Parts: sequence; C-alpha cells; structure tokens
Amino acid sequence: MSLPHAILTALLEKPSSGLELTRRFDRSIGYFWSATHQQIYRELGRLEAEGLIRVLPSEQPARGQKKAYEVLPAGRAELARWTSASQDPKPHRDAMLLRLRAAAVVGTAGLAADLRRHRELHERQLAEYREIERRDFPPGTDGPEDRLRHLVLRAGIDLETFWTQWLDHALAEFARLPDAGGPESPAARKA
Amino acid sequence: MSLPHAILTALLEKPSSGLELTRRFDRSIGYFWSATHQQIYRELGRLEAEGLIRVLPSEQPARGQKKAYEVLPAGRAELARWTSASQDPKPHRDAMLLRLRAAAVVGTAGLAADLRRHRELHERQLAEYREIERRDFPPGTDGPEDRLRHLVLRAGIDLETFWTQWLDHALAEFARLPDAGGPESPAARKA
DNA sequence: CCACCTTATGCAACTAGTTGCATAAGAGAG
DNA sequence: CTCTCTTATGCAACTAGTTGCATAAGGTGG
Repeated sequence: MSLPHAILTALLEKPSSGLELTRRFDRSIGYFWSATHQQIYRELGRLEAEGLIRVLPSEQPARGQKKAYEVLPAGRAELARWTSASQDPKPHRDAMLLRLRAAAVVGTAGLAADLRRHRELHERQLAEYREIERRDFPPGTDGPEDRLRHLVLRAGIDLETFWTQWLDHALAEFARLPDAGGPESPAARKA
Repeated sequence: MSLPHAILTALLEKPSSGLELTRRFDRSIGYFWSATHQQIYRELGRLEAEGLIRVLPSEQPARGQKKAYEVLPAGRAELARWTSASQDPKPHRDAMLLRLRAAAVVGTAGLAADLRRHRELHERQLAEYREIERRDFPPGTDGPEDRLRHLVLRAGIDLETFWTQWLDHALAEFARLPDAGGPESPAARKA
C-alpha cells in the first residue's frame, strides 16, 4: 500500500510524466521501492481520479504524448498523513536464505556459484550507491532535507556492505564443507 | 515463486500437518519467508495435486482432523533443482526508508515516535534470535547441516543488529533537525 | 446435553505486483 | 512516402499474498 505514496513523493520532488517517473524509479527511489512502468501508469490514473494529483495544465496530450503530473494540496496532505502514521514493519522474504536452508537438506550442489554471483551484484550496487553519495552529498551538503535523504542513502550503502560481507562469510563456510555435493547430495539420495 | 519450496524444505525437515507448518512458519522458517495458514493450505493442496508430497498413510482424515504430509522423491528432486538454479535477487521494498524520503518533502512530524517503536521491535527480534542461537547452536554443534542453518540464523541476527544501529543513527539525526515539524511542516504549507 | 472454546482445515474475495502485448506519435533512412 | 526505431502511454491477464469468514471435531463447564 505504499506505491501511491512513493509516487507522490517523487512528484513533489519534481513534477514528471509517467516515463520520467519510471526512469527515476529505476534510479534513486526504486532502490528501496521498485515499480514497473505499468504499475506507475495505473497508479497515476488512480491518483488523478482521487484528486490527489493533476496533469500539468501546460500540456494537452494525446496518446504517445508526454503528460506530466503535479501533486495537489490533497495529495500533499495524504502523503503527510501516511508518513506520520504508525506502521508495522512488513516481514521480509529472502529467497537466498531459504535456498541455504533447503541446501542443508538436499545438498549444496550448484549453490556456491550463485552465491558468488550475488556477491558481485551486491558489490556493484554498493559501488553505484557510493558514486551517488560522492555526487549528491559532497561535504557541506547538510540542510535538513539533505540530511534525511543522505540517511536513506546510507541505509542502502550499509545494507549492500552487509550483504557483501555476509556472502563472503557464507562462501568461506562453503569452502569448509565436506564436498561439492553437500551433506546429502541429491544423486546419493535418489539411488 | 518460493513458497512451495519453503514448504518442501519444512516437510523434509519434519513431516507435518498444515497447522504444524503454520506454527513453524511463525517461528524459524517464517523469519525469512513468512506465510499465513491459508497460503500454506492452498499450497499443500497444489503440491499434492502435482505429486510432490502426499498425505501420511497412517492418517485417514476428515475435516477438522489432522492431516500430515510427507515429501515424495519428485518433491525432493524439485527442491534440489530449485536450490541449485541461478536466481536473481528480488529488489527489496522498505516502507520506512520511503517514509523518511517523504519526510524530507512533507515534514518529519510524528515520525520519530515510530522510528523508536521500530527500534524496539528490531531489538526484541534480535533477542529472540540470540535465544534460538543459544538453544540450537551450543558450542560443538558443527555438522555440515548445522553450519548451514547457523549461517542463516547469523544473517537474521546481523540484520536485526544492523537495523537497530541504523535506527539509533536515524534518531540521533532527528534530534539535530531544526524542529519537530521538520523542514516544511504540513501545517505551515497548507495555510 | 448443550453452549462455548480450542484445534484444525479450507473457500472466496480482494489487493498488489508482474508479464506480455497493443497503440500512437515523431524522427530518420532509404 | 513508407519502413523502422525510439519514446511514450496504456490495457488485460496472470501470479502471489492478504483478509474475512465458514466448517467441523473434540473437549470442558454449567
């Protein structure tokens, strides 16, 4: 139930068209709230119908024409309401941890390669975050809005650092396991 | 697409009924792959229809009667296949980070209290994980299966530690912000 | 013996997110 | 002028997860 609020935030930061929003979701906002262009268009339609946003009057678009939206006062109020309301954290789902647990039962064959691949992906993401930090938060950037946005980026950086290190730890553990097939290789079991 | 595999893993660890599975998902497995009882019953039905699990022959149940399942060889094979197959990490969604970013635009009013509440929740979860670690992984527990399961638990412990510390950091940052209403309090804007 | 509580299973409807594809305008190549 | 590529918007169908409620057996207290 947060995609509309993600869009409101993005539009308050800068009025945009659906495709522009999609691009921004692929970059900054999508790092902690991803969305596809179809989700975004559908949600823009709903938000407009509810009177929380409107099409920028300058543009009178037809299909295939850019159509930029801006947030109306009711939209800002709704975002403020949502931001301050108490919310329970959603339980996270992590397929890799599940696979590790499954591997304890059916064997670790083939898993190490994917652990290494994930490690690379997290490292690449980390490098991207660091680049954003260098670019957007040079020393002296410390207005209240900057501080909050930097705080969010720090969470991303620290999380990727965490996963990179944890995967290193996992790979080290794998190296110590008896054999490539793991505790019970599926082949050995199926005979 | 991982719930069936979570269930297969749980059933391989120990054949169980739907409700028993639900309880185990509330404890260990649910810490990284949560599921409600309705999801579990529905999925058990599907897995049985696909021939990956079967009802334990000892029990011939009617409605309201316990009905325990065990994994068939085809189920084990499918789990092994899924575990070893390469999978891309799903982008994570975190509402709290989104709220912080929204707060940079509409103001921080009311947010600090929920940050504190979340900190408490993460700390409580951390204590629970540590208790599980103490109970299930005493020194000397180091068979290959134990190592893998411990690795997964460590991820949980370290993640909760991470969030607790990050929230402390966020609260410290909040304390330094100009005022309770934040950079642009909604009230000030709406006038 | 029946009202109520707990354990246990399950259906139906809804919400959110994903995937695949369709439509349309404009720009450039031949 | 028309074919194709890019930009842009959007619908429809599907998959996954959530919420609300129904059903049924067995035990307990009055």
